[in-house]
Amino acid sequence: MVLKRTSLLKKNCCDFSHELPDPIKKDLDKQGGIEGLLSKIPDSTALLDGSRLHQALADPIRLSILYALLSQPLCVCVIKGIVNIAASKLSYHLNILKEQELIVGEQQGNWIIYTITDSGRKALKCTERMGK
Amino acid sequence: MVLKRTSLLKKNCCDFSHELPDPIKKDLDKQGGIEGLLSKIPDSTALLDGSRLHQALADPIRLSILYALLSQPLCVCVIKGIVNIAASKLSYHLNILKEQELIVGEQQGNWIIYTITDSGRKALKCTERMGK
DNA sequence: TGAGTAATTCAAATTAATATGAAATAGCAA
DNA sequence: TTGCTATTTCATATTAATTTGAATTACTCA
Repeated sequence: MVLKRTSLLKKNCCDFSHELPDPIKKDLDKQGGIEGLLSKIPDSTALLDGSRLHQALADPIRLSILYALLSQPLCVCVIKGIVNIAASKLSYHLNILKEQELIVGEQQGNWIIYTITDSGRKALKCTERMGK
Repeated sequence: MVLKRTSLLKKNCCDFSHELPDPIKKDLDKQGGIEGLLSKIPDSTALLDGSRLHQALADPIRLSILYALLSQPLCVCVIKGIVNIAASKLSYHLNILKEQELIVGEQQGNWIIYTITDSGRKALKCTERMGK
């Protein structure tokens, strides 16, 4: 019984020993099999961090905010004039950019001035480089 | 009546003439005002393209697929063994990567072999660069 | 203090992304 | 043809992201 279950598992899940395209199989052996490949993939924390960063950049409104701040620091009311959306909506998007440290906000009297960070600049460069 | 509405609009929406932080106002003038800033922001098509690319990368499963393919081309069944998810779910994610041309798939006999593209490699490099 | 402006927060509604399992397609080999 | 494996597609369910407008906070100035 136990033996049967084991062989079943193999067949269903990860039995690559029998049939695999030949070149794939050879390369895979060179890499140290599945284990070898797995060892080259960043750990789940790094993957999650990376995906969250991309998620923050995955919106045209947020990208345009970053581009605006690339020219100069701006208070919220001017950004609002540029992207032309409701204040609360803008706050939502600013917050997402802030969480990923792509921008920072500093209160100055009645206003909050947002500035793009080095990460933010890097992110925009990458966005452009990737696009080609 | 009409005049009243106009001044109301100004007050609510975009009247930056009276009160703005001084340094912001000066910089803004140098840039050519709101118009000047707007002209430096990519058009909405470019923003949308950029955001879609980031969206495709905004998932740890998809990132790990890309990293696996960075080592070598792989058939779906091996990728499945690596990321350890249901076949239909994997198909869904492969399709998103394919749509953004981060990977390509080629049928070879019974299998479909996925390969990372130059865009895919570039995207991973950017992901790492941004992370620091 | 109170009024006014700037910006954020909150809860609810809407929309989009992801996950799931069953059914379908495509190729291969007997 | 039939059966088998690999992969995708489809409909549906679930979860997550975004939007909306009202209420709130924070600051300034008289």
